[in-house]
Amino acid sequence: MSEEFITLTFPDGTSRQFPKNITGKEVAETISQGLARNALSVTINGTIMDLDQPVDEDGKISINTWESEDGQYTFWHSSAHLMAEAVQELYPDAKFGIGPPIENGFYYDIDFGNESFGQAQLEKVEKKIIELARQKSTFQKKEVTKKDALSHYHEIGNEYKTDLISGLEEGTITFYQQGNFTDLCRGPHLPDTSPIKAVKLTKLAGAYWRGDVNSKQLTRIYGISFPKQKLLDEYLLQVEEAQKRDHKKLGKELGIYMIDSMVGPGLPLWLPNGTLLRRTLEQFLREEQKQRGYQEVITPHIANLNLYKTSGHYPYYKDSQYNPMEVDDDEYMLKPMNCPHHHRIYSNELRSYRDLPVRLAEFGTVYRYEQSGELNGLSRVRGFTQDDAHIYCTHDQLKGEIKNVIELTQFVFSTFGMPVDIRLSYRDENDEKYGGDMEYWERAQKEIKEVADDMGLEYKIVEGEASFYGPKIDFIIRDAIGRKWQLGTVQVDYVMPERFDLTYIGSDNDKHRPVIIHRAPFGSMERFVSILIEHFAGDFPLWLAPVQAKVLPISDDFNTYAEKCTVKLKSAGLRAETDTRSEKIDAKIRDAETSKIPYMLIVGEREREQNTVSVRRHKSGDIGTFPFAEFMDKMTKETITRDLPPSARKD
RNA sequence: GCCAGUGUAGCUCAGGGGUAGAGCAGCUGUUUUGUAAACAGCCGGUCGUCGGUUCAAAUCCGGCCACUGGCUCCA
Repeated sequence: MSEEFITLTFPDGTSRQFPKNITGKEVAETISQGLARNALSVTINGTIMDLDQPVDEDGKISINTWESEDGQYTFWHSSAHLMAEAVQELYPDAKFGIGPPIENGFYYDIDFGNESFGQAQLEKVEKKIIELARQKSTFQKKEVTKKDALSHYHEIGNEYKTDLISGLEEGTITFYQQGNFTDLCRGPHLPDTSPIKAVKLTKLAGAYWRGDVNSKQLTRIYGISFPKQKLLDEYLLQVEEAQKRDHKKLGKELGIYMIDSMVGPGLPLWLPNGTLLRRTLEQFLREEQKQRGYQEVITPHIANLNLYKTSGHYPYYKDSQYNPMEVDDDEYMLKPMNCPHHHRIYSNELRSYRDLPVRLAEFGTVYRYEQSGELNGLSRVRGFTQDDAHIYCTHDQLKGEIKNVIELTQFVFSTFGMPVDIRLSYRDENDEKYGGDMEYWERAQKEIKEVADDMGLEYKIVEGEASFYGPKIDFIIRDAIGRKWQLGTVQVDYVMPERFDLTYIGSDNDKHRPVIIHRAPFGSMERFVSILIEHFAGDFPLWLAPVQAKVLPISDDFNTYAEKCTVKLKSAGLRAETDTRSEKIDAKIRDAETSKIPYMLIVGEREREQNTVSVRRHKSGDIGTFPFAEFMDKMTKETITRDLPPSARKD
């Protein structure tokens, strides 16, 4: 390496030499004026930096524009500062907490003291932001000592910043200033405020300082900003589109479920259509599990508190369980999980190594006390049904069983056309909440990883995400509009066998401890159905649609033929209805379309004469006339093969 | 639980100190229809709930309940 020159490698793989301490801006200028104009920041060896920061080492460089993630990050980071400046102008007494960029925009946590801050105030701040952005204030970096930084914030009485600075290491601390606003900040920032052309403050929320319930609650203002008004409009449109898929809206329209205040918040009632959908899903999984050697069991909804004391759940999760009730001289509790019941079933007989693995499955309904503010349609409820199963096996069988479970889970999600990301959740070594022997943990974590490697899976390891009794494999699925959901988990458990004194007789005629795998591909039926609704936007695959076909007679004269078709469809196991209302065919079609019925079978003179049906597919329109028997076969086949609807197919 | 917002007919929503309106849905009748809304009439609400202010409250104020978006939490 030369004293005066450094070598920088661009994203396309080309390398060039530059004078040492050249800035990102200058590098951009050597490529094109346009790039230099659009540059927001620069990423050197993975670290995002200001454009005017000198580069003094060899490495990978990318010039960040709005098109790159790092560029957006910089853009939103600066937008957060700009919003803070606007707030400061309007509320000089406001104290600022933290204000980072996030996945879609940015937020800032602000203490407004006793002043109330609501929707009306947001608009004023929005206007102010644009006004300030137009002043084209530069973001200037300042370096100060920790001592000076602390005394600055002591002086203006901002306990949040002093709290933050106290946590920083000794040495230089950086501040950024734009206009009249100075903020403790690591950076980087835009050169100036002018690229920020469109801003929308989207949400107001209470947020505890440092996420601690015992700390003061600050007002969090969420926003998003763009370099063009058009991009903001597009974003807002996209948000609107996502809202159209909202399972709470579609769940109501399609008659899937209801929440009734007299029954209680978070306790969904499954309506006929929803029940059909759920039972179909359950049947699907039940059949798969039967093939894979699971045995189904049923356990009651309450149990003696001692059961959960034995399992260790009770003290850990006391706050999220319903209070125990007194029954005779004992205490009973609504069951918050199924596992202890299954463990007792395992213990019911003496198990030989020849019996293992024992795989006990149950669609088990559990009750958990979720905080009221957390309840959300079907996706977060207080009573829900897990597609639970527990596999009791020997240590030697563990890896094979994990593999089977992963295969089952992958099969399930591929059926719905949902891509899956895999995450291995390990314990955090410094946390004491985890139960059991360290040695077991190490072993389980190692074995999970080995299986994942053997199967050639791509995965991410996350520490501190394990459950209290063992490491997990989490499946994170992506739905049709790219949102991520954590669904099924697979957990290895060396703790419960000890607590419940589970044993089997080995080939050596001695007692041994089995290992348990907990798993639930859907997670909960409620949550999974909510995700399915949003994934398909209510346009379900034929096999899941509550009503698969509606027979629409052109006029009353053809009601008899229509009814005959419906009866035949039903006897073939298909779900069909006839629309005999005295309406025009257009109206019948429209109603069927808005109810998202996959097939509309239109029958009139021609069809009756030739024993055919004229078929219209939801969202696709007329697909032609078929002999009735042939079309019935087509529907049956599509149901059995679980085809995705045309709207969800990738090809 | 906390912060912000919302609550008017089955649904979507307008109105707003003098006691309530539309469209759709539903019902009845007419219409008998060929690929996304036939026509007419009728029915339908203690304006979430309880309390306060007022001659008068759905409207203003407060408590509560529910819902929405966040925060915290999530076996």
